[in-house]
Amino acid sequence: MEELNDVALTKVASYFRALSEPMRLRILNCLRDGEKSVRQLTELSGGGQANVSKHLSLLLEAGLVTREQRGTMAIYQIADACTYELCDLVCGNVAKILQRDAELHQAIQEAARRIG
Amino acid sequence: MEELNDVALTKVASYFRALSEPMRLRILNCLRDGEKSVRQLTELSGGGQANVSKHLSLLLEAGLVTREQRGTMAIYQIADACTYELCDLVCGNVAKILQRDAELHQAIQEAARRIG
DNA sequence: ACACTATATAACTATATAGTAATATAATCA
DNA sequence: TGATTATATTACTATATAGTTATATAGTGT
Repeated sequence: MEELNDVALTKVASYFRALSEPMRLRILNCLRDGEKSVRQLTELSGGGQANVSKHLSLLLEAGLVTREQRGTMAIYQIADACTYELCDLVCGNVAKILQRDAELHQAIQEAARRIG
Repeated sequence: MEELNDVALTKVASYFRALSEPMRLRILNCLRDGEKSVRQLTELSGGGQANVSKHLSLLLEAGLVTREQRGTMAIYQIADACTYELCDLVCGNVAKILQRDAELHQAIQEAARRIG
């Protein structure tokens, strides 16, 4: 993020965008313990086959997963374990944000109690 | 990302979505060296005032920046330096992906050369 | 060739949102 | 009060995309 030409910026934004859908995060999470077929991912994620397939295409395009054809099956796996590092970091940040919100909420309620 | 109820998943996805627009990344990058007013951010980012203001609202809502009213001005700053850690991690991943693509591209060209 | 299975794609609807122009809100100062 | 400045918001257009249904593609085994 030091030299910020538009192309690099767009790439980074696309990477984040790939991670910005609950269903895709669910799919990625299903891949934590190893490669899976589309069928397996469809069952595990609880989504429709076409939808899961589309999300996988997007993840593949973004470079987050790899694809291997094995017979009639398409086997997907995480391209880089580092992706989970990222997700976990964000989980930490989200936890912080939720805590900040909770504290704010509490402070507001406290203030309201003193006034009312 | 261990226990994945829908609410947490949606929060994490929202966090990533906040980082998924080039203009917002540009704004965040402008805040690297300290707090800035909307006007400053508008000038630095090269965007329109209304658009920058909307992006800042979204970043504020997502908990990525904080806002402080100072006279007529609104001063924004990064909520958590950890955000840049995230961006830098992604930059690293994007670099890897671009390299993989480049290698693939090269391999394809090499193969094409042998055939043709 | 035919049936079967697995995956991808096309067509569609509904929704979200980026950008813009115009306007509203609010603080400051003459 | 009125003018000025700074920011937020509204209304709008254009675009992207999530999800669904139906269909196409492709490999496997009979």
